[in-house]
Amino acid sequence: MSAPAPDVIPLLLVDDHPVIVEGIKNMLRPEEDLQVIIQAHCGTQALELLAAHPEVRVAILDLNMPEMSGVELAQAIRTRWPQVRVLILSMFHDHATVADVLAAGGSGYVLKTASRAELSNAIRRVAAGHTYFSQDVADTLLQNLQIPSALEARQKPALTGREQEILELIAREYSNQDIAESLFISERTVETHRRNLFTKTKSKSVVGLIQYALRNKLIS
Amino acid sequence: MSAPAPDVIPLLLVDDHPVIVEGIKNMLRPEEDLQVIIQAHCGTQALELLAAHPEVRVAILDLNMPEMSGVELAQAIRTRWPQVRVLILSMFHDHATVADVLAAGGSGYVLKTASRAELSNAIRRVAAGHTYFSQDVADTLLQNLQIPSALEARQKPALTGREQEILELIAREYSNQDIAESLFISERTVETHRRNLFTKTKSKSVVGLIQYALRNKLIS
DNA sequence: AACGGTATCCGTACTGGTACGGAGGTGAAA
DNA sequence: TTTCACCTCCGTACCAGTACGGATACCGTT
Repeated sequence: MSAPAPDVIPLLLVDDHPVIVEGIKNMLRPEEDLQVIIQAHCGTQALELLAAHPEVRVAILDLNMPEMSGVELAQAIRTRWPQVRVLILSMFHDHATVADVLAAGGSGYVLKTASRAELSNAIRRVAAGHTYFSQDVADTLLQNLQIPSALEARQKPALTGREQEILELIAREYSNQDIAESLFISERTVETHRRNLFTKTKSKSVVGLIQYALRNKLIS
Repeated sequence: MSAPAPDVIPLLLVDDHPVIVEGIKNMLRPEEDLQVIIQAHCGTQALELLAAHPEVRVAILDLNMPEMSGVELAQAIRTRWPQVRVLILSMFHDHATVADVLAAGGSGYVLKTASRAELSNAIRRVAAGHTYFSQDVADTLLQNLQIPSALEARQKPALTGREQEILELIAREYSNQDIAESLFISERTVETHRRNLFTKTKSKSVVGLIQYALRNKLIS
């Protein structure tokens, strides 16, 4: 087998529907720099073939497959061949799934309604180390990112300045004594602030306090 | 003043550069359903005018303004007029800023390089309660979302199953005793697991432990 | 002038977590 | 089989944090 030209992106295509595999191959045929060099109909087969063809740059995966889901497959690929970029090709896009794909190390998520231009653009971006998400996909994701932050902005029970200072130091694992010394106040005062923090954040212990603080981005 | 037709979206436009204000107005003139009914050159003025014109549906804000930043203004608007959607129009898009905009309750983020079609599309989407982010903006944001998750998958020092269980209960503010009872084990055992967790996460107290857990998405 | 909020301080009593240093049993891998 | 990782358990001692119930002082608003 001859080595692929350097400017060609070798692709792995995984989908359990032969029709779709053929469809995508046909779609990509005019794009000379994108070559599907292996295709598989399930995760196991994909992993086997990948072992024999590590030169693959981008793996295009269907999400809904029997036996092994696209997410699991993505995870497996990213673990064993970190240089292979994963592009998910799917029919639907709910928030949880897209988040899973991201967590599994996927670099892109394209809907099956995508045009030839969008698909090839996505492949090239992903191959170049960037990310690509179809407009709709990015939207659902960002929408779910935004709602909670918009809500929590409203109900913030406003810690006082001093309380925030104390909170920050607690978060840095300072003991009450440390805090007292740092701020030149008595340990009692620190304890009082601490108690007030618990009350205001309705938490029973530092545990809840830290969670509250992280959620509200009062600390990092 | 006559009430605007029901299918018209009344806009507020805020930018400290008159040239840009005019430019955008011109750009939107052909779009009959999008009408800039107020314009302001700073945040204070914007808030004053908004008080007199609460019918505004979408506020288009520049990000870099003297005296009050676009983010602060967005926050102020979302707090006082929650029904007004905020669309940020900006020259640049770094991750931190976009995240700030989201946190401030912004519904969209469009670059000033956007075409008439993109801008008006963005406004309509935002007015309809959706979100809109220019492709590039969404990309930077998502890229910063993805990288850490891909990295942390590698170096996870692997807490044992039991340790994870314990960790979850600690995070729920269970005391050692509570945990012992829940898992039908001795309090001593819980203490040991706890110690091992501290060691493994290199934290001195629950504080660090919880932060570790949240960061690594072991809990939430 | 009276009030509410914030920040500061104190003592006492108790409990829960922490440090330390042990030990035995299991199951899977070498 | 031996080794190792994991889960399990124990005691002792100590200290940090917690609950409670006070107190004073400053500041801005009413």
